[in-house]
Amino acid sequence: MGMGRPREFDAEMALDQAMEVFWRHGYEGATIAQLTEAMGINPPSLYACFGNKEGLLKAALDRYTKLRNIWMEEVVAAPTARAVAERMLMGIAEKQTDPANPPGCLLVQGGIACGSGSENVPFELATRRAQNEDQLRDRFIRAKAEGDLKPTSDPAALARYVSAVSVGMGVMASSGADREALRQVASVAVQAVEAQSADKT
Amino acid sequence: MGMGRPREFDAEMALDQAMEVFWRHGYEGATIAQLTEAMGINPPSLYACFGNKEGLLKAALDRYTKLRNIWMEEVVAAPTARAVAERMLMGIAEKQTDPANPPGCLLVQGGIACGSGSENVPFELATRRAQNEDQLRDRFIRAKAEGDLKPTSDPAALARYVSAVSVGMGVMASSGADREALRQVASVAVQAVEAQSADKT
DNA sequence: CCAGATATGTAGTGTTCGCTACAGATGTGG
DNA sequence: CCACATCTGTAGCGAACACTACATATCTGG
Repeated sequence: MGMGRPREFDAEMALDQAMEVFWRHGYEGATIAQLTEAMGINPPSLYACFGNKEGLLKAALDRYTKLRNIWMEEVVAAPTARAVAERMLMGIAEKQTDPANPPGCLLVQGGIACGSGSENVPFELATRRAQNEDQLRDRFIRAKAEGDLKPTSDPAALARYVSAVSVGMGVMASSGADREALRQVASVAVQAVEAQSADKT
Repeated sequence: MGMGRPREFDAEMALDQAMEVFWRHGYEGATIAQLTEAMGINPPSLYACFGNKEGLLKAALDRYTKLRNIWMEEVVAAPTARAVAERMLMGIAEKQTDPANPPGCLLVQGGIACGSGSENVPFELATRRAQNEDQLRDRFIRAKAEGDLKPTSDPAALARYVSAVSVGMGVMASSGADREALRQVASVAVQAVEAQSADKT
């Protein structure tokens, strides 16, 4: 009937450490030994709390997307489609080269391709990237309805485009591109959205 | 003094099979058992011919980039910067959804993040992606000199941009995006290059 | 036909992987 | 203070990993 011995570590802090290991080494490249060491716990504590390695990844992804969604709210709150794209892509240039985190994006670094027992890891990442794309698409649909985007524009295609550029920037960041290089990419990319914006008269 | 027993398999055909396994599962996700089975040989033959797993990957990358460079020659032969971007991105939409190959790009799927013994695998991939970017940059420098791109344009930034979009499209393809979706992304992306092109008079 | 050289198939090697049994520690409810 | 529930650390489990020793087979040069 008792509630048992309480856990001695903070689950969210431990998750943050695990997140960084997955971010840096990918799902398959991260070992339980590395994860437990970074989290400051032993394997049984990890398994009692998160089930298994994949459960830990999902928990880390949940935390990552939760933080990211807060930021996405600010992004789609920008007044125009062009401003949305600019705020998003410039923000990504910042975040993906923030020395406080591993470079790139966990939703890409986590594992684009995996071995035979982990086929659903890439799927998990893709699902969460798609959520981001959906948010953008909804915002661009609104922009079109408001006359901010041209009547001939395709909001879904624009959203896919911005999402693709984001991913590409993430890969660039993970392979050493600096902030200025990412900013340049973002700057060029915004022009395509601008080309789909209605003329200011 | 004799030349010994000749090898009974075709190295290039075997490489093509290995390339596909790396492409689909990534470097760390691909096992020697999978590779040898796909190549139709046994481990000792693999190690005699390619040294080790990483040597096999490099050989596969060499073959991949060799084929890809032939195509890139055609891309940069397009008459204008806009045509270069369009030919490249539309071609990528085709190639990365070609059912004859795994989806996406080997230079991304191969391994963006790796474990502790394989840190230089992501570096190898990044190096080869950079070569592609260099080809584009040189072409855009020429386009600017020819007056095809605006005097204010930044050829290096444009090349980085097209390269980033290509990578993003690859990740999209690997997570199930169909050819039409990629074409839409390419179509939007080209508009940014168009915005940097000199006006036709 | 023989000697040296290289490739092949079988059958492993040692290591590391994700994961867990178990015993002791630390909490709660009665 | 006791029964019970949960967490923690040690130590190690079976499986899969990259890789290889070794005997055999197949070639060339003489």
